[in-house]
Amino acid sequence: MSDTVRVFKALSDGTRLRILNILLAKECCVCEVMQVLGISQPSASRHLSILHGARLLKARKEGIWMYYSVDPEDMPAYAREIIKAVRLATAEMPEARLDRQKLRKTVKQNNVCVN
Amino acid sequence: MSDTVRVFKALSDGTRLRILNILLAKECCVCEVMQVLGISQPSASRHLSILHGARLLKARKEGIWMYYSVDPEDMPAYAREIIKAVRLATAEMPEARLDRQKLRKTVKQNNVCVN
DNA sequence: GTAACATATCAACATATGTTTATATATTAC
DNA sequence: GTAATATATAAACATATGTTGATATGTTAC
Repeated sequence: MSDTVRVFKALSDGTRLRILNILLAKECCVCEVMQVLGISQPSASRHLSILHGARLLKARKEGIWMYYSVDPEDMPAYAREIIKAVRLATAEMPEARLDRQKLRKTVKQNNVCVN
Repeated sequence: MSDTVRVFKALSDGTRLRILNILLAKECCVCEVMQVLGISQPSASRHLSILHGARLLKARKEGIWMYYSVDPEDMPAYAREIIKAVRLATAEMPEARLDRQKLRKTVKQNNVCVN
């Protein structure tokens, strides 16, 4: 499968667009993603790994936490255009808006992710 | 399914990226698409209908022929960014390059598509 | 009317994808 | 060492998607 097809496949899922939406706001660990989106841990982990496999995400380990983030600078030109498109598209999506709101309320208390 | 997901799904297939690539060069009828790409008629028709369903293509009937084309002006802003991305990505793809070459050689003789 | 060409659609099949549940691995605190 | 938390992976299942071959519809020329 070509890199380009892999990127489009990675984005052709509503859950993954929601994930990219919050990661465009800030770097998150898996437990933040699952809590903000209200999905199971294996589901969050799997979707993140698909986005990472398409090289749309950077991954960074810190202690127990795996942090994922979006870094357009580190992408080919066509992928940067696609990220622009995702920003424009998710800006209008009601569900994505709510996710961003919920993300602002999610914090770590005593080093444990809670809402 | 959201419009955005539908658009990314439409693009997450190698054959459909090749189709978009030649349609970005010029408006084509179904028989031109199938001949340039070397795919079956049902396959060309189906892929074109998926791209059209995602509103990435305009369709126009002229006699027996259905002509399909890309019109970025007639798309939401995020879709225009995606079209830019497709242009950048297919510019580098060897297969897409060959398709564009073959497209230039494909003409209608006596109103019949031939190579 | 028939013949030839263009297109769309359907049925059948194989493959791919997403979800759920359970399990394995890794890190930290004790 | 044990316990608690975070993450990844695998198995099982249902759904979605792409391909192929056959068929139906539509247009044009005769």
